Amino acid sequence: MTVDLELAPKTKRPAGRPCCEPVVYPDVEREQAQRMAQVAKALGDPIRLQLVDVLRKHAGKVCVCELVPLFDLSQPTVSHHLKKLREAGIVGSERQGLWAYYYVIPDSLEEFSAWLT
Amino acid sequence: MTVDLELAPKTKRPAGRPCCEPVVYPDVEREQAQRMAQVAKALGDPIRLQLVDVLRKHAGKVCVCELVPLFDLSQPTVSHHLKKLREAGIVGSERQGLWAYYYVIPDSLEEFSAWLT
DNA sequence: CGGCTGTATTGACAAACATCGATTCAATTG
DNA sequence: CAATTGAATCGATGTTTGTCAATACAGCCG
Repeated sequence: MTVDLELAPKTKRPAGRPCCEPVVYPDVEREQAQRMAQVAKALGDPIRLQLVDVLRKHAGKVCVCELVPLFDLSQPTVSHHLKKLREAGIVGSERQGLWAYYYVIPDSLEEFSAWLT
Repeated sequence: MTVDLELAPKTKRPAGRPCCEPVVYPDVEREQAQRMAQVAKALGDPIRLQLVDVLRKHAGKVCVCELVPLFDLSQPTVSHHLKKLREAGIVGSERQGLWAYYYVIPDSLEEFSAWLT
């Protein structure tokens, strides 16, 4: 449960009278919204959503070389999307020699998922 | 459950040998990803996420005149965000005289929410 | 009708984004 | 060491986005 915002009554008011006094929006809610919006934004591209989908279907880590041929995109572009997901805290990566392996960070989606439900 | 993508084994391969053969990505999954990414994109802005949050906390419809003062934004900008949410199918609107009332469309978030869980 | 009022649209603009080709970088192999 | 290879970064380009001021639009009231 978050802070409950009491809004003015939704009854019809006569025109000429101001609609409602300004309401201060709590900052707590705003910070949470920024965190969740960052996650949502990262998922707001079909490619990235599919990347997360594939990574989630595999319990372990997945090599970038397996991800690239799944899409009709250049390798740098896929790398770019993975970076975006990393910056949003949704995935992590690990290098092993020449290969890079990506995985979903377990609880990264939890706050957003809980809010959405 | 969606189509299961069998990826190549994640074992180390000797360099000089190709990493993995190209895999065709099923179109069904792609269309679902596009739908869900559209929803995620619409929620990928703190203002819009807060708008949806406020609308969801109110079972009924909420007047735009009550939404505008919640944010430090001009009225046209709030109107723009509401339009984006409408285009994503997340909210609906209804006019009553001078006032416009917005509400969350009940099942619009369900597919995305289910995938995320 | 004429003026006011809540909302939506338009136009403009800077910032962010998706994409690619070319390049760089690091590690492995011969 | 030299060549190769998988991944990341860079530079460029065209598109989308968030925002506001100004304007348009539609309904209400005197």
